[in-house]
Amino acid sequence: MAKTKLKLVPDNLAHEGEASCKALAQILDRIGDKWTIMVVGVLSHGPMRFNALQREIPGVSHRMLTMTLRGLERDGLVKRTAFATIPPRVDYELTPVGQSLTEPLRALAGWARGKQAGIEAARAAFDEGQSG
Amino acid sequence: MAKTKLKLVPDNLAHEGEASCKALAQILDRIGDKWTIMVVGVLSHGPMRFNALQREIPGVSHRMLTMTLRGLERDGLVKRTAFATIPPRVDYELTPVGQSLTEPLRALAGWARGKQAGIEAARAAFDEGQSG
DNA sequence: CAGAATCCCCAAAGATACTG
DNA sequence: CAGTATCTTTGGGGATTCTG
Repeated sequence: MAKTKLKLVPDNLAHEGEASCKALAQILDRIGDKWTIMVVGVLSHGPMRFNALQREIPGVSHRMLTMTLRGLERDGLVKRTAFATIPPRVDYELTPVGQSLTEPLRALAGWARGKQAGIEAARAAFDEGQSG
Repeated sequence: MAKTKLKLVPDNLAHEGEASCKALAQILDRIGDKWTIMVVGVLSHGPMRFNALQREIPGVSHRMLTMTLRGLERDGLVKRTAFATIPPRVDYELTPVGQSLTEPLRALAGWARGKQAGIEAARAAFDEGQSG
């Protein structure tokens, strides 16, 4: 910020340091698995019980939901609240940090929506060129 | 957009439609793998040859780099240019669409950098509570 | 109802070797 | 130098069972 000179190239990852690249890789490692963003997406609606979550996320196994929630809880993105009732009841909700993640995620989702038609077209064209 | 009423809740994934969630899941499927963001990150510096890419990305195998580049090329995020020389030379570069992806990615990287200390602390605290 | 433990399978990805 | 094919290994993740 010492220079007042305008940048000549568009903002891109090149201007992020090594650390940002590492950080990005790590967060993608965390949320890039099969179920995490689904859980975050559903929990962004509000707190929810384990079984309700499982119903909301088609195809997730009991085991994988447990593991996904553990991972998110471990990183402080999700808060787990157990009620010592019978039968047991456990609520999961996003922490403020977890909530804050939804913002960059929305940016990414917006990009995806904007570009997906073009991407699908490119894909079709590419596949066409391969087989035809 | 028919209402002029201010929204009462923070922007989060809950307000994205089903389509956005799907789109987000798909883009994460594409970039959430082990090597894709590394390639995008390196290519955001400018065009680069295959071998140079491999040197820039520690640990990537010949095979995986090829497959990653194919996937990106297929989706129109990367442009491949082959020169019919001997020995052969192939340049890879981000397309405008590929470049545009770096913007939401930077947002995510920024989030990651901002939160990573807290996340690591949460993780340590969680692990402490488990074993100790 | 929620979670832990066990078993098992298959797809992702590394290593290697061959080709243009 | 770049790309493809084959073989092998690994671990992510599903199904199931048991417990509090």
